[in-house]
Amino acid sequence: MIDDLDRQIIDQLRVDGRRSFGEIGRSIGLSEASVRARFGRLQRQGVVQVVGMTDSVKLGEMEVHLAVRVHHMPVALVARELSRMPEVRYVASCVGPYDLIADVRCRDLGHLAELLTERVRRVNGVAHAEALTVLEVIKDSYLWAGFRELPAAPGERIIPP
Amino acid sequence: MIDDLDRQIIDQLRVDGRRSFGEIGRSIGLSEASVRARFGRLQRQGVVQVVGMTDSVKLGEMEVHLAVRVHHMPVALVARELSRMPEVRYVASCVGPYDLIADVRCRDLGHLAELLTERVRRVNGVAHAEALTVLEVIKDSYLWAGFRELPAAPGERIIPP
DNA sequence: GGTTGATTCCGCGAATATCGCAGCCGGCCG
DNA sequence: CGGCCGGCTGCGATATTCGCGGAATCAACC
Repeated sequence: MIDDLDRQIIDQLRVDGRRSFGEIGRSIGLSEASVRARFGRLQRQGVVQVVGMTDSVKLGEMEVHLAVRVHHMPVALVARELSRMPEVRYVASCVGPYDLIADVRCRDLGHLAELLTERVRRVNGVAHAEALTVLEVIKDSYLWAGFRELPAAPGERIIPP
Repeated sequence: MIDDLDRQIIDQLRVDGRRSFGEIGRSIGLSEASVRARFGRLQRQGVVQVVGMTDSVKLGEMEVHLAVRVHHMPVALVARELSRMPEVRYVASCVGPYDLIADVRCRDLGHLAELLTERVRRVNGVAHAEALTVLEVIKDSYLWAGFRELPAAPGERIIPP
């Protein structure tokens, strides 16, 4: 289904999603057309997707990770409810000290407060929600092979003080 | 530092990271060269990054979220240490009941066990690491935080019940 | 007013990349 | 054997990227 060539293509796209198919093909011994065809197939299957990822802190947004405990209610239902909220970027059911994980992005503290107290904590079944507010993103890489040095790149200030 | 044009460029790249600069420029009234220059700047600043993202379930991997408490050691140092590990996909310092968050992807349970016991929990300063193993990803949206009203949500993957 | 420097934008030609298609090849099966 | 299928390649037409120089804008300053 997914062979080693596919994996090599994905590896390269993880490092740089805009790398040309020709260049990828040259480096793994495949023609541009083949790489293109394989990428198309992988994309159609939902295995890989090339997207722009942003650093929320540098954009002045708040990134908050929620760990949720669910009582007296199916976890899947609560998950579905949380998924409906546009600020919620990621929801997963888990095994561990919490039942659900949700990643959230908000404009500011007021927005976050409204979301948590007015909406998340009022969802039926949410017994407890632990919030971890992100101060700084040290690494955000989807590499599995792991080249690509740290994205830190301090030096250019983004958000005016 | 980041103006509305930048945001519009990022918006489009979030949906499709391979969209051509010319097409983006045409849709927001900017030349290809300007879009290219802006994207280059945003990328250098670490605001945005175009990468290939994979579906861990479809690849048969494990996804685990770690919440870490740090004692007797600067959080930044521990974060740097964790960032070095290729399995660690995401690291952020936090305010809340834990000091660090790390997202991890492993091939299988054995790989995860080795990572946690042999490497993560032996990092100097790691006092406690809570692990949440993902059972099912209910939502994983790469789209620009949805609270900025965007039409619909292409590029969003919501696993149906 | 004029000058300088910094920034941002555009247009342009050359080099590349993408796209669709026709054709080739090896495996597979009746 | 002969036909078929999936995957690969080569190729020409079109589109995109890239690096440049130059124009417009703005602010600071003499």
